[in-house]
Amino acid sequence: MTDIAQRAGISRQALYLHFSTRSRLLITTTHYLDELKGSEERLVPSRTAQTGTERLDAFIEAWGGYIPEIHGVARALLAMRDTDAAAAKAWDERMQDMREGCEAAIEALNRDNMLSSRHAPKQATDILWTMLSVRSWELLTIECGWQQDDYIATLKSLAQRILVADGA
Amino acid sequence: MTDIAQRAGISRQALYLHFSTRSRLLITTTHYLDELKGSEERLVPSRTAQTGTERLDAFIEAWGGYIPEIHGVARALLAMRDTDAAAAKAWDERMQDMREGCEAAIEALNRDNMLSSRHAPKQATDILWTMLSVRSWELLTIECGWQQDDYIATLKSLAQRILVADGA
DNA sequence: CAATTTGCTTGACACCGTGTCAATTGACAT
DNA sequence: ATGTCAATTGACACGGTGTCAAGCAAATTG
Repeated sequence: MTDIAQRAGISRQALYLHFSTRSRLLITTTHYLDELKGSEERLVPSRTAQTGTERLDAFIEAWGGYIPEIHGVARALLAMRDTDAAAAKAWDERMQDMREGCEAAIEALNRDNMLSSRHAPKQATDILWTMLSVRSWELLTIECGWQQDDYIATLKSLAQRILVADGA
Repeated sequence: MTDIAQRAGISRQALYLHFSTRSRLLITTTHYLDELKGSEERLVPSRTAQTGTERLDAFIEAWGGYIPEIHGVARALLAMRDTDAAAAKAWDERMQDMREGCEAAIEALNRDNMLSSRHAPKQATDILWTMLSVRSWELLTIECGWQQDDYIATLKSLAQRILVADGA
């Protein structure tokens, strides 16, 4: 909090005047980022996609491209998840929102009869949700050194191969 | 540290007599667990596997089965990773060890000409390593409620489909 | 047996980060 | 001229990590 206040050019106490706790600050920043970076607009291509596979691709493109934008604050929020109930709630809600995107993509695949018979929709959603987790993004880009483009392209390819029926 | 000392039935200061810092305690505990739970023996089936695909399966079985055993201390270590350099180093070394297992499995696949042509060995290793990360295990079992058996079986199946050449 | 070492105890303290509180100031609005 | 608002300084409580000193009891050693 001291560092943030200093960077903002105000006193630490003034920061507490605006945000009652550290988690409140992070949560509010997350929501502000959503607005600023247009998290909703990003999902439009996904929602308007014709086929299930297009929808899956568009969703991965949208979410995968959004992760680096929010990664800083996501990291901070994630770090408090274990100790701060409010931070945990905020993060889990976000992840639930993301999951709904996964669910919708899987549902679209299923409607097109393109969902791999190997996975029930719930399991397919779980897999996609985990593949697209911030943690996995961190491992692949930061630890393994993948470029963002590679990340998006490879995850699209993996998702198609895992989730889309191969007979088609 | 207070809680741990209390559970151990000694004073907090006695705990510091044995472990100079919190991270030392966690790191030492990790190594002790390795010995206790036989992390080395678990890898024998993987190392003695005949074919690449057998080796891949055996490795997933071994590591995937080991995660729940170490998850408690892994979680604690992971939580300090951001702030404690020693904890970060210890964790990263462990992950490097695990990666070597992934690498060996991919290498075995490659020797058998069974590695999917879609991925270079390095990329295949990155993918397997990320799939088998503790974070992904947490998401699938704790958040999504998968049973450990399902986790192992599904990850084996996913790894085969992603990494093994499908022509064969 | 006496002296020393060993393992632990209690109790105090420093440092850091979060969060709170009180008193003060300076600008702006009515 | 008064009151409100946003911010300031400075102090403090609390919890967690890590340190230090003094003491004590049991085991080890000469």
